[in-house]
Amino acid sequence: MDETAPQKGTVETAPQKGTVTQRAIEAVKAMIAEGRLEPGQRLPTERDLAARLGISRSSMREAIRALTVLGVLEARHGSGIYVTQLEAGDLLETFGVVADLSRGPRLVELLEVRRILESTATALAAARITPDQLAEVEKHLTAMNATDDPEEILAHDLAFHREIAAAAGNDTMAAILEGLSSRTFRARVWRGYQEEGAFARTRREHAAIHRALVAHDPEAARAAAAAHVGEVEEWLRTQLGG
Amino acid sequence: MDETAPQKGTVETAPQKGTVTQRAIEAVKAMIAEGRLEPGQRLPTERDLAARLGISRSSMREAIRALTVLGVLEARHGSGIYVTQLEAGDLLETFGVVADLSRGPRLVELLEVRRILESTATALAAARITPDQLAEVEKHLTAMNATDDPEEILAHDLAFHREIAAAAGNDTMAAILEGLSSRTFRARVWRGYQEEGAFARTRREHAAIHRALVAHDPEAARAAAAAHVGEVEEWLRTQLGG
DNA sequence: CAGCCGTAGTGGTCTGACCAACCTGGTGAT
DNA sequence: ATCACCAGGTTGGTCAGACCACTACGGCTG
Repeated sequence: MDETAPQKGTVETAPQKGTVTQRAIEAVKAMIAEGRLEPGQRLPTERDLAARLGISRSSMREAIRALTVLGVLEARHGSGIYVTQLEAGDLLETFGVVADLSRGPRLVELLEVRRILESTATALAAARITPDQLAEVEKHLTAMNATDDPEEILAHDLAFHREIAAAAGNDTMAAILEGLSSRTFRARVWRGYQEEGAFARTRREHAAIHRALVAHDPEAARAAAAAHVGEVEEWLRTQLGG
Repeated sequence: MDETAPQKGTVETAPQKGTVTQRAIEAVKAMIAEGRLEPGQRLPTERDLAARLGISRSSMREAIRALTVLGVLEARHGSGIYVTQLEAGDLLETFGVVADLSRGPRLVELLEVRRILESTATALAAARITPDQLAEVEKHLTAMNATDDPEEILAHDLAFHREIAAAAGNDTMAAILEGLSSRTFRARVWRGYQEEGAFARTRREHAAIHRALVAHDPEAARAAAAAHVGEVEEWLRTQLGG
């Protein structure tokens, strides 16, 4: 009657594969993918889940933590664990990590991706932007040109592009661009770029983008945005390759 | 000399902010971002790190697990914890999760992003592809047309596009596209799409892409790729909106 | 009826133990 | 001298149980 033997006990749980925690992660992901867990819904207790999967609470917590960082789950102290809304913003938040930890040639690649997406997003925005959205864009444009504080300029610059991306109507694309322009990422690149007195050029490029948006001219918007990002891209390329 | 007191011992560690684990995650990320940890380098022991940050091993493990899932760290049982190469593929693996957990309108948005990136990547590939790479592409193209097994077709289809993305010369873009075409993602969409006898059309579109690559014609390649993805995109759109 | 407060429930953290895989270095046979 | 083997230490993986911190719910009080 000694069931202490290293046998597989847990009913019909999947066979051993990788670490226990990994299995737990897959299990929860599967529950969500199969619709057994809806966005916003509350999960069972950590203790419950652990027992249900036949693992310890520690291991289950690691799985939950991982899914939390991925933006799939959200743990509220004292209340419970919930599935996020699984919107683009939730899941793509981790995209910023890529930008933060990339260096050298990879930064150029990221800027290339951003140029492609940003130019398309700006073109779409030119066609679809509403007066309200346009006003919001202009707000940041003027604010950006009215101050000398680099921090503030950067903030408004980010907001400027964010509003445009939002106006493009594709939340997923906007979320990706958000990650590609994460605060730390731009701060690192911008620092050097702006030190070369690129403020005037940046201002001119922003004006061109704005003009295209007002004119609802997608092609002009695409070109202006591509040139804008391309300038930084080229500068960075020379900084590296010599 | 009794440092056993429950005091903040660790030199000048940041004050309390969020959960302990979260702080640990940030600490490791910072170490990497600041270059104190190089790609491929081995980290101190779990026990060491925990002691160094003044937290328990459990909490430190959660942090490590989270960074492992993000593709930043890699734990080798019995050996130690290492920083990954921090290449595009490592960090963007989590992108697949987004595709796996997205449904409804978000799937269309993802396909739209893919269309934008894939068309550009194919255009770049047309300009740069080498004979060797082209041969590889053709291998999968013919293999795809030579079988009836949907599983095999899907596998070669994925490889077909993967080779093209690789030929574009931007690893980051290739990694993102890889995530956007993850196995489970395409399986879900394809199932329905191909049931409508879209095989012939798909074959024709692949042929067009191949022709453009052979001719080193970027514009034709861009158009062909955009149309290819756009077809699926349109079909999915009608499936949802009615 | 409104507001306070206590208590049960839940996530957050810690401790300490043991298991399993890896790696190093020594030992012995060839 | 060389190489195969194996024994022990190091390190990640897992487990168990305890306590703390916060939330939410419901009864009690004014």
